[in-house]
Amino acid sequence: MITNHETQPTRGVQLSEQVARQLTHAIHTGEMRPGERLPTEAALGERYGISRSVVREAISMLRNAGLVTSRRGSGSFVAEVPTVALRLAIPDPSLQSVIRLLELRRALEVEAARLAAQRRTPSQLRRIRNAMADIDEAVEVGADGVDQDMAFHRAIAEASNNTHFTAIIDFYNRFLHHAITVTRTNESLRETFMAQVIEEHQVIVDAIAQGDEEAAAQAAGRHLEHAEWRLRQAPTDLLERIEDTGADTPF
Amino acid sequence: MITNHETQPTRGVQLSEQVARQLTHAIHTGEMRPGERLPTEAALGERYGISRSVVREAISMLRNAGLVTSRRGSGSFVAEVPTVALRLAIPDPSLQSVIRLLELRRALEVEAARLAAQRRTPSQLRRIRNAMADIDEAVEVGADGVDQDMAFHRAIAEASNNTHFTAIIDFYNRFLHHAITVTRTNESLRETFMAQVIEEHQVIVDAIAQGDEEAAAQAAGRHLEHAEWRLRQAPTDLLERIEDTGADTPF
DNA sequence: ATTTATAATGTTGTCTGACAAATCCATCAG
DNA sequence: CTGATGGATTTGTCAGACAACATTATAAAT
Repeated sequence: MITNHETQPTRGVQLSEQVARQLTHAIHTGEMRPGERLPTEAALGERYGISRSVVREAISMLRNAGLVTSRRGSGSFVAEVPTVALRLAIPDPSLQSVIRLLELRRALEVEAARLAAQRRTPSQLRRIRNAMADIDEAVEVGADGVDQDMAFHRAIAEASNNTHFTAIIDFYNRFLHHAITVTRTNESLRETFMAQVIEEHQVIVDAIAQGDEEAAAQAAGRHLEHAEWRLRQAPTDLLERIEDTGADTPF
Repeated sequence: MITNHETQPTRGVQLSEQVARQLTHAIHTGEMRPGERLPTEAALGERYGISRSVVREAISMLRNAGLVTSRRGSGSFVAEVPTVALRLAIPDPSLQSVIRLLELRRALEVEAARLAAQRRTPSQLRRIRNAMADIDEAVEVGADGVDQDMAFHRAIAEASNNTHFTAIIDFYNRFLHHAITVTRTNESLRETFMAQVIEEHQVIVDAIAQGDEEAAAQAAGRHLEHAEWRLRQAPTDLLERIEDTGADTPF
């Protein structure tokens, strides 16, 4: 019983998808503003001449896409910061694949360092230095310092004042965590490696502190090059399946 | 009537989400392999002691996350290339925001050009040159050549042989399309701009052809710098809302 | 026996109706 | 004016049915 009282979704594909498209369009064009409540499921069903199930499926899609949030008893609302989903293949844990990730990371972090040198605020610089100190501390205690290392690089990304960098770096770092841990649990090489890492970090921070864009970019580039080299020294059989943290789902 | 015959989702949050979590976990750990068919909705409902509606919502989430695909009459199948969804804020169309995108693009394309120079295959180089020729052709006909321009940059990204670059560049290019179009519809500046662009492209391609990594990276960097400059010359009031192509939804 | 139609079965998509759980709102008591 | 209370609203879940499509088994025909 598809009567299409108001608008007629192009026939053919899934009804829920067609409705989801229309609602998405309304949100993207600003026809429905962030925070605004959308019509009730019953009302939407009435408007499009479809059942509530289909409406729910459509809204479910929007929810999964981060466009709306639903509260039981209250309604569904356009998200404050509408998002779109970038679907990316899950990197497999092979050495080859991790190196591809490092290449991406190099691209991002070189530029992030450059921008950070250009426009870091004093407080951002302070946070970078604190993160660097945290690494030293962790290493002295005997920890691997991987988390601190990532926090350090994240602080630089933040100082770029460009959210795109932080978003993507955050995303991929989840998959690099394991690989980096492996290189640092290699007992024989660990001490020399960490000394190198700390020294390379220092060069980057100095350049950022002095506002020397080119030096910062080059230092970051060298750091990532060396990171790849260090990774290749690690016994590859340690690079096994990426552990499932359960936190990498979009829910 | 929640009996949880096999596994008991931790009670509290949405049922569908809990089920989605479990299924996601099964897929990520490889317990269910790509291409494999998952149990029918009825069977899943039976297993978890929930109704079919909830199962459908859960599967809808997985579908939206790109983890499974469903075929009516056949079943739902684990996707061949499991993905995770990176949810990103939709860039607004302000000049400031577009420039942030260009910064990201510079990071990616500089490195992509470097890698392309390092390992492009002959056929990839051919495709890059064809794309460059397409731009010339479009310009001669009087078109803006934006699509061809993007195809050109995409060809370079492909030649990097690193899928991460192509995926991210593809994603963001949707939002840059409009901005670039604007700079090229500026009648007074168009001819000189296009001449510049074509010349800059030529330098990049030459470097890639000769396998000169450093030159390719520098040429790409300069190209993007100049792109930002050209954008700033365009009347900012033309930068209005990003047109909704309908193709930027994750459906 | 092999191939081609046909029927039977299984599965997802949609419809309908109902109730539970959470929220919102108006009314009323103090 | 404040706070409690009850009813109305709205999403979440359940249940059962049919439609649309796919797959498989069966029968027919050459």
